[in-house]
Amino acid sequence: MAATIRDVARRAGVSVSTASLALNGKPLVSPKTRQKVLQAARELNYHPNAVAKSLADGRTRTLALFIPVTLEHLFSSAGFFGRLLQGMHRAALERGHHLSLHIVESEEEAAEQIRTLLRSRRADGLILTNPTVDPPYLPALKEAEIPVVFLGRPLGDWPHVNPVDHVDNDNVEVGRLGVQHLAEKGHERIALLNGPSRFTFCLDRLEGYRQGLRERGLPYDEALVWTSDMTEEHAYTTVLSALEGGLEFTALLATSDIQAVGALRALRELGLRAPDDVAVLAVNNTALTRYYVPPIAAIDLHEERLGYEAVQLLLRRLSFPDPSCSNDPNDARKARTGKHVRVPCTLVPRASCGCSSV
Amino acid sequence: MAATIRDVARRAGVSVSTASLALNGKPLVSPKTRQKVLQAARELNYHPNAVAKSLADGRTRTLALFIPVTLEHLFSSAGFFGRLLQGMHRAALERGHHLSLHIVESEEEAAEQIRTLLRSRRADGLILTNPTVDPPYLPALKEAEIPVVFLGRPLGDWPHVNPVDHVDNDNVEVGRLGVQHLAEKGHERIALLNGPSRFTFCLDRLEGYRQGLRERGLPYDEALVWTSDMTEEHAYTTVLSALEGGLEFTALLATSDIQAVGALRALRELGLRAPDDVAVLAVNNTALTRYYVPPIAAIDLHEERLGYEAVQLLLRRLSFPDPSCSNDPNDARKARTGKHVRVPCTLVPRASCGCSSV
DNA sequence: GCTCGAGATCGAACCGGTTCGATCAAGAAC
DNA sequence: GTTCTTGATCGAACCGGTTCGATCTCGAGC
Repeated sequence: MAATIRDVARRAGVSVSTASLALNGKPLVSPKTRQKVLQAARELNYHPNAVAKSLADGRTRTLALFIPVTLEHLFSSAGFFGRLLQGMHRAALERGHHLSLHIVESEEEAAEQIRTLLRSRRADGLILTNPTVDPPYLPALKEAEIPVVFLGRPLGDWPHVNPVDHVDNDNVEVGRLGVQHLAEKGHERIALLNGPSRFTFCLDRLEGYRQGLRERGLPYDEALVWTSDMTEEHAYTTVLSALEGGLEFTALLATSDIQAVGALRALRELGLRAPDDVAVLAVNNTALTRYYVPPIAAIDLHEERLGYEAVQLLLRRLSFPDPSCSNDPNDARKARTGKHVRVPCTLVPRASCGCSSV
Repeated sequence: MAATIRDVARRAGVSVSTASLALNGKPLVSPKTRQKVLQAARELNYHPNAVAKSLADGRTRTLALFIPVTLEHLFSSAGFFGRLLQGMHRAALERGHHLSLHIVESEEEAAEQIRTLLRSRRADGLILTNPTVDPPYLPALKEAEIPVVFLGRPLGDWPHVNPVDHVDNDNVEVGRLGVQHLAEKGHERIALLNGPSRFTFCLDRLEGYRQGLRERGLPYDEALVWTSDMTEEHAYTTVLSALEGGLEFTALLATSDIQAVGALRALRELGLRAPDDVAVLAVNNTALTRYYVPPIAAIDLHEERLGYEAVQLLLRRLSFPDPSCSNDPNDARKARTGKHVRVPCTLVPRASCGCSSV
């Protein structure tokens, strides 16, 4: 069996409490005693039991990550998901924390799992991806008063969960950047293939799209804004039917890699080629955009960074526990306003927008 | 604060031990008492603390999953990774277990993390992906004597870790199936673009490839077997240089989606088209193969099932603890021979092999 | 030489469950 | 009526840490 702290104490000839203090680097032990204890620990190959530690100090050092499968694009977008997790894991590891993974079919299932997770107190904090308006897990969060970080901007005021921290890209900037790039290449009729408006990133990108047009002095034409699910098939049919009337346009900004692929299929079927007839720019720089024929220009969202920042934010919140109990008005104010981290985006030009032959 | 079992006991007017028995459905309590306890628990909104439970019974109900980032293809293969996790999570959830995720840069880092994880006793079992020959984490596993399941066939006898359970596809069959399909369409000169031989699935697929040829009475030509890293770039250069000599062949089996894409780029550059000049078949049915132009026929490995079975296997092993301590020779034998689950594969025909226009 | 205080050490309680051996009550057997 | 058995219940110990308040030691100050 593995050595316990009592074994170490016995061997070092000190009490258990002294051994604990020494092992944790607390200042109250004499150097001599500390050495004895550390030596004994080494000899016994002692390593503290994480579960016992958690029970004693009430911290599991575990962060729970919830991902709804319904976010198809997260899963189908090649590599996106993996890079996200990679960043999260790195941040957690740096601070001695662990990631527990929860993949749910729906937000209802998320609510269910969050509830049982919190009741059994298996996590110190939660990371939730792409919340919709008033998601069903809100009461569970409220009940447990556990720190939460959202990946993506939550919509509305969320009076129950307080404060609301979140990490995302500046999606207005994503839309703006896309339009700017295409406009710079001389395009004046730029279509937007957007996703469902229940996703705040879609709302924001639309806003950025309009802003970009405005800055360029280009008119906003509603007929050029199409909405499809974040699947290849639906993007394909959406673009096909949008173009039935014979619209005039020379550039297309798609809000995901997968939708860009669907759009390209539709264009191809109508005899239109990228970039010659239509310049195409996607959001999400993945294997799909990189290896497509032609390679699809894409806005990189830096998923690894996104995940990293989300965990960092959560850990920071965990270091300032009980914000509502704080008496310092300064602390309270800080705590009350949710923190927000913005991760920059980068445009990767490729053949599909006429930028490069690569 | 949340109610504890002592609160429940007090309210129900019974002892803590009786409350525990009642709550866990143990047979020794009278129906009357059980009702009282359950009622009290309901009224207090009692939910047992998972950490305390773990400390008491020594089971964390956590399974740790290790994924080396170096398995580029897992990450770049669109969706593969997500589906794998999905299956694992489903199996774990069904049995009240949790998944903790560990993404490592190398097997050395894996060894390091496994060691600290096991020392702090944070997991009951491990899932390791694609072990190489004699990986550096072997001593750590041996030291802890913790149940392990491998995703992919481990190479060699692994005298230290006993028994070795693993889950994988029948990769010999994968190779065989690929060749058979292409041969059925009349191809006689079938090239194989394989991955590095440190991966056992590559060894097995090569074996299957040879077997398939043999069954069809086709000669094995070493010049038609190429090896590249599992990246698009390396696959591309490998195929380019392989074809410098002007080889004769009409079909190509690639051992990953990403390599198929690289191969197609090389072929295109040499003026060869799929499927007209060369029929192409890939392993890994992902967004990349599905949405490529032309769509790439692919062998689906059923990742979701792979993940599901891996967790199931691990949980089964956890139900028969201490196999080496068992005195029943029958048990011992069962325990000593590692269990092995094979997940079937399915061929999805698409345009690239000349099967379908979709 | 005695007092005082700071620093080191210790014992015990605690975190929230499970489990084992002892006790107790009730019904069966004689 | 006494003894034996069986099932229900209980108290206490345990899992392996942390932490708090009490005690002990020793040197400084008077």
